[in-house]
Amino acid sequence: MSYFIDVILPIPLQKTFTYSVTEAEASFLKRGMRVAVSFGKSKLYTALVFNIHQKAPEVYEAKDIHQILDEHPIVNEQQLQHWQWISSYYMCSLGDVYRAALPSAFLLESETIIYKNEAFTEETLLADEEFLIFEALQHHSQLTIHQVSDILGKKTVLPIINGLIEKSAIYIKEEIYETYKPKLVKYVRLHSNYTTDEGLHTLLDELSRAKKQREAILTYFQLAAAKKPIKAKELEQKSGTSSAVLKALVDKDIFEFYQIQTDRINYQGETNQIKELNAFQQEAFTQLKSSFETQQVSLLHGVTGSGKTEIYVKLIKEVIAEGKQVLFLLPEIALTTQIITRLQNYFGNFVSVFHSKYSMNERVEVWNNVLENKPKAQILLGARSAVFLPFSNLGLIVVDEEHETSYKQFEPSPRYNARDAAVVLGHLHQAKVLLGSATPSIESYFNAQQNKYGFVELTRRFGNIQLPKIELIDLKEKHRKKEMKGHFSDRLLQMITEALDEKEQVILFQNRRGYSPVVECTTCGVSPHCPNCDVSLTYHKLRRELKCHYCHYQRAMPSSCGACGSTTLDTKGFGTEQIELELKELFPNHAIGRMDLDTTRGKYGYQKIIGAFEAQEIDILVGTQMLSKGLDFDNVSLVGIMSADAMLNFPDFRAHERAFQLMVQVSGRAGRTKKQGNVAIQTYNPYHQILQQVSTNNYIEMYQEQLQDRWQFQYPPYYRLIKITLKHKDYTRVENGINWLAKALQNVFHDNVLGPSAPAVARIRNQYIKNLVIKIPPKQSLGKTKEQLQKIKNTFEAVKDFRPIRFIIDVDAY
DNA sequence: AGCACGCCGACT
DNA sequence: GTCGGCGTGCTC
Repeated sequence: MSYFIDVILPIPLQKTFTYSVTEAEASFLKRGMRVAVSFGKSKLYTALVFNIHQKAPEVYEAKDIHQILDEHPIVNEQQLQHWQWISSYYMCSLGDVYRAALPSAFLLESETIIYKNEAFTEETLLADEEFLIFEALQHHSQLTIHQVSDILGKKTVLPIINGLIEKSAIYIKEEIYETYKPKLVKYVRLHSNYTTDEGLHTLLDELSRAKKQREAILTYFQLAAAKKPIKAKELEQKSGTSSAVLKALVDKDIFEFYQIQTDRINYQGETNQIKELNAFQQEAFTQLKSSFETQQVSLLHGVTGSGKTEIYVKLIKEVIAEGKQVLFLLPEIALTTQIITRLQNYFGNFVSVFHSKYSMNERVEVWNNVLENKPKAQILLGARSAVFLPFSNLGLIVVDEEHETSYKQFEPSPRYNARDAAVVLGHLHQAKVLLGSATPSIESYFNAQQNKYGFVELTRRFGNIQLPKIELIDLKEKHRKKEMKGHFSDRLLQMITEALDEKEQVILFQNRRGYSPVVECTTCGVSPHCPNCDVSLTYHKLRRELKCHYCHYQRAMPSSCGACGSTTLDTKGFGTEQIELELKELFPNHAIGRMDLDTTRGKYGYQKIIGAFEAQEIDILVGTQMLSKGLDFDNVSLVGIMSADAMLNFPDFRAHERAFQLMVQVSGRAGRTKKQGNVAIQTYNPYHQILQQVSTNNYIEMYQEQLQDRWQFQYPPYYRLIKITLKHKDYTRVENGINWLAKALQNVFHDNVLGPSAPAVARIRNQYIKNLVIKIPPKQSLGKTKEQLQKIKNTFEAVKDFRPIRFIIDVDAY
C-alpha cells in the first residue's frame, strides 16, 4: 500500500502538492505538521501537511518528502479552517495565508551551498570565471549562490556553477537551516553526592583553604532557601565570585550545571488590583454580558476617555478564570504604548505580546506558548497578524479601535481585514468577539443596528470630565482680516499661549495627506518629480533633500529649476517640519517636539518622543495621524488641528467617515484627566457638515448622513466592493489589459463595474497602475461573484500579452 | 515564487 | 559568431 500527503507550499500557488510517504511516516504525520520537500529542480521548501491519504496521483509520479520537521502539529484544525476561509474570502492562495500566518523562522527555505571537491587538481581546465570561484573556495570552505554572484559581479551564475560541477571541481548541497535557537540559561545545583547535611560539613571543611569556593557555597545555601532554581550568573554575582570558581566546583563534583530553556520575554513588574468600574462602566459591562448571551459579536461604542479598557479588563478576567484564552487586537501603532503596560499591570505574566518589532525568535516563542496553551499565553496582545496564532480554546477576542484602517492588510497578499478575520475566528472557537471604538466604522455600527451584533454604549467620560470644547476657526475670514501668522490664526495662538501659561501641554495635528512640502519654481511653475513615480518630491528641510515617499528615491535639493534653469525655487505646502519651525519662532521659550515618520524611525524613536512628552519635557508636540492612536496624556489641555480641509476633500467614499473619526480621536487627546479640554480646528470651510458633527460630537448624525450617501451611491455597508488593480511597467499594456478586463467584467456585472480609473499616483516604482471596482449588490451572492471574477481572471491570464501584468484583487478594499 | 528553456541584441 | 537579456512554462 502506498501513502501520500498533500501539502501547502509557502508560494502563491492555489493548489496543494502531493508527495509520497512511507507507511510509518503516514501514521506519524498529522495535519498541521511541517515537512521539508524538494520542489522544482532543486529548492527545498517547508511545506505544511494538509491531507494524508492513499490516492496515488494519476498523471505524475509523486516525489518523496525530504524530512519531517515537527513531532507535533504546529498548526491546529481551527487554524486550517480559518486559513481556508481567508483564502476563499480574500481570493488568495492557501500558500499566501500560510506564509503570512507563520513566523518566518518556521518557514525555512533551502539555500544552495557550494563546496570544493578536494580531489580536483586540474585547475588548468577551468575558464576564467570558473577559476575565480574555485579560488574563492580555497579561502572560504563554502559559498552560497549569492556570494558567487557577488564575486563575479553578475546575476546569471548558474551556468558557471554547472560547468564547475561537470568538471567535478565542486559539488553542491541544498541546506536547510533551523534558525530558531532556544535561549538556554545555565543553572547550578548541588551535586547529588552532597544532599545530606553530613556531606556538607565535610565539604565546607575540605574547602577551608579555598576562600572563594567557600563563599560560593555559602551564598548558594542562602539562595537555595528560596527554593527556586539558581542561575549560575546570579550565584556569581551574589557571591562575588567568577565563573572559574563555579567551574572548579563543578569539576570537583560539588556543583553541577543544568539548563532550562527560558523565554526571552518575561514581564518583571508588579501586578495591580483591577480598578473598580464606575456606575456607567458597570452598567455597560452588565449590558455587554447580557448581549453576549444572545450575540456572538458585540460593539462597544464608548466616547474617548470613557474607560473602555477597564471594561475589557473585567471581561478578560472572567474569561481567563474559565481557563480560556483571550486575543486582544490593537492597531500596530498603538502597540508600542501605554495599553500593554496597563494590561500587564493587571494580568502580569498571563499577558504575551505578539509584535512585528519582535525578533524572529521571540515570535516563535510566543507561538509555541500559545500552541501549548501555557499560562503566560492566556492573554495575547497583538496587531493584525496575531489572529494567526495557534489558539486552541479561545474564549474572547477584543478588537480595540475597531474602526482603524490599519487592520486591513494591503500588501502583500493575503489582503485581509484582521477585524473581520477575528469575527470568523471567534465563530470557529465559539468565542465572544468585542469590537470597541469611540468612533465605530460605519459598517460595524450598521451591523449593530441590524442586530447582527450586540450593541453597548458608554457616553460619559471617566470621572465625568466633559468632552472637549471644540472651536472651529474660519481661515478664510482670518486671512481676509489679516489675522494669520504663518499657518496660525490669532485665535489658535491665543489658545496656545493660554494653555502654556497654565503650564499645560499642547498637541498640534497636521494631516500629512495633501500637505507635504513641495518645491515649486515660481518662474515656470514646474516642481521636481520622482523619476520612478508620478508624484512631486517632498522637501525635507533638515537634510536639504528631496524625497519620494513611494519609492524612497532621494536627491539633494537642486539650486535651480530643472525645467527653466532659473533659481526661483520655493517651497509650497506645509508639513509638520514647517509647523515646528514656525512654532520655534513664535514660542522661543518653550520646548517643541515633532512626531512623524521621520522622527520615529528606529525601534525606540517613537517611545522616546512619547516618553519626553509624558515627562513634560516637551510643551508643544506637533505630529501626524499617529498622534490619534491610543495615547493618553494627563496634562494636555489643547489640541489644535492645523487644517481640516485636505481630509474632507479626499476623493474616497470613506473620506468623510475617516475625517470624522480622525478629528474626534485627535480631539479626545485633550483634557482627559483634570478638566474639560479645548480643541481648535482651523478650516476654510467651517460649515461643512462633518465639521459641525465633529464640533458637537454627534456620531449618530454623521452615521445617518453617511449611511444615506452610501445607500444612494451604492457603497458599503449596502454594497460590497472588490477592487482590481493592474500594474505593469509598460503603459499601453496596462491600458489594453484594463480595457479588456473592464469589458469582460461589464459583460457579467453590467453597471456594477466602476472604472477603469487611474489612482491619484498613477505610477509607482516605474509601474503604471489602473483600477477597476466591482460593486456587489446586497442580494448578489458573494461566492458566485468571486467565482465569476476568478474565471475572468483566468481568461485574462491566458492572453499572452496580458500575462506579465500584475493582477491584484482586493476584497473589501477599504 | 523560483528556476530552466528558448529566442533576439551588443560585444569579442 | 557568442554572451547574456528576459519572455514562457512548470513545479507534486
